[in-house]
Amino acid sequence: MEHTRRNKIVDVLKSKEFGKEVVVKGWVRTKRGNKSVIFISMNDGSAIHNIQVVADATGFDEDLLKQINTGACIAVTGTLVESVGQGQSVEVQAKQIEVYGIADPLVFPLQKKGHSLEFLREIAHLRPRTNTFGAVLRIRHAMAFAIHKYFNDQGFFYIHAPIITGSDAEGAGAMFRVTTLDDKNPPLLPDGHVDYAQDFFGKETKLTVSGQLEAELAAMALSLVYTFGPTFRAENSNTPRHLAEFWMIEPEMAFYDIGDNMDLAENFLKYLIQYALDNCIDDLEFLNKMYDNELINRLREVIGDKFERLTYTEAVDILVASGQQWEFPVSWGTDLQSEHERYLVEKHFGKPVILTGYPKEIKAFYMKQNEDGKTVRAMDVLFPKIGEIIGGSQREENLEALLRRIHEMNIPEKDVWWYLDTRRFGTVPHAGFGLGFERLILFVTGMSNIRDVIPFPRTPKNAEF
RNA sequence: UCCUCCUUAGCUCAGUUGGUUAGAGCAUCUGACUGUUAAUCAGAGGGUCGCUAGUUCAAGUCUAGCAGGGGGAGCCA
Repeated sequence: MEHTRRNKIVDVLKSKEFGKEVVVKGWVRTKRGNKSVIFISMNDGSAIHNIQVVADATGFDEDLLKQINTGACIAVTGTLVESVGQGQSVEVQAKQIEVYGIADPLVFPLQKKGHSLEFLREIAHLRPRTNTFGAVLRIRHAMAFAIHKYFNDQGFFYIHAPIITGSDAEGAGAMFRVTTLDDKNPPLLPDGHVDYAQDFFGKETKLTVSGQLEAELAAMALSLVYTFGPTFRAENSNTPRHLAEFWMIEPEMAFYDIGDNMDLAENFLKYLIQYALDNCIDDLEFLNKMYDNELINRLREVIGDKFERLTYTEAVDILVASGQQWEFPVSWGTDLQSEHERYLVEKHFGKPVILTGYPKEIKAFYMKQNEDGKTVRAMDVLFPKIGEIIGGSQREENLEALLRRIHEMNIPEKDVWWYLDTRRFGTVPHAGFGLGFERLILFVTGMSNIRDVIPFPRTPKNAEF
């Protein structure tokens, strides 16, 4: 019973009850001192800050003190006292120390000195014990919680879209196959292709690339819904902004048009950033100091400004008139490149931008066509440093128009019969968008590589841990 | 996938026009020190220079291939 009692370090650091007995448990960050007095900094993940434990060296067994190295897990029972030293206001005067687990300093890879983020990726199983990943993981948690809170408060319902899908029509990228067939000797059809009728599901199945289509089905009953789950892309993308496995938030709203959709996206993002500032300021200040001196300023600026809204056509005009030399030339009908998006967000407007009215040729089949016959009601939210953080659209609710696009893009009708049914029975104008969770975390933490904002990144050639 | 750069001690990095026994800081170990703040001071140990082949009297250094990683680009969230 004694062993289960514990005071969280985050609470002890705030406490003013000097003289009271406390029990702190956690992992040793540093130990320093001399023959007579030992200082141990320990952290239990409850906060970025460590608690300092002071131990009278003569009062403890020498072998016990030798086991207290960086990385060891210990429990300390002691008295909360006002600190004599400069670096902290409270500390624990140790009466009893128990070592739960040693960390042999000859082989334990983490040191009290800083490590490169690249090195830490190779020891992703231990990197949560660093200040940086502790901060990132706490912020990641806070953002996941805030997402659910926001939508719950707004009357949205959380829908669990399937991870395994038989639908191949989402068009969002290459997919991973899911199969239980014998990889050395799969059943074959007479034409030499694999006979998926004999597979687990009786058909070919993949990991989902998006929960959007399923979210649309739910929105046609519950009006306001969202998904929040893992999605998978088998693209050979090697960039600091892409993962093969990432989490996506996809709200879908019946009775919303593209304007309502933009309003929601802007309000939602600002809420999340404000939530981080209100609830994670210690972690943000650490990241601001160590990685990105502009981080907190940038978060405040994004909240303070109204996002700039303009059409693709207006954006192309601005880019053409800018006189900039582009690596990829700009003209109406081509997709905007990173350099163009960066120019609009970081140079021309100096704040987040929402672009709408893209040419239909460069967007997905389900997007609502405008009356001009050339553009669709798509919207991309572009953020400084990140680029596209949200992609969304008003959906095509008209059955004939949707069928026309499906045929133009050679999507087999039989693959999406269930989706088309929603346009046959009680169709309604509706809209939605997708927010890449890790891109949000990149923006909020100021980290620059997406592999450092997810516990175990999945990228081409890397599925360790 | 394309372009480009990188790979030297446990970590972070130096290493000159190719030339004896490959260096530093931190970490580790030993010792000193009665309040430290990534403690400090003194000493010690620690390296198949990513792998393979080649050029050369001589390769950490030059060349090629391969592997891993970073940055940029494309695909997108």
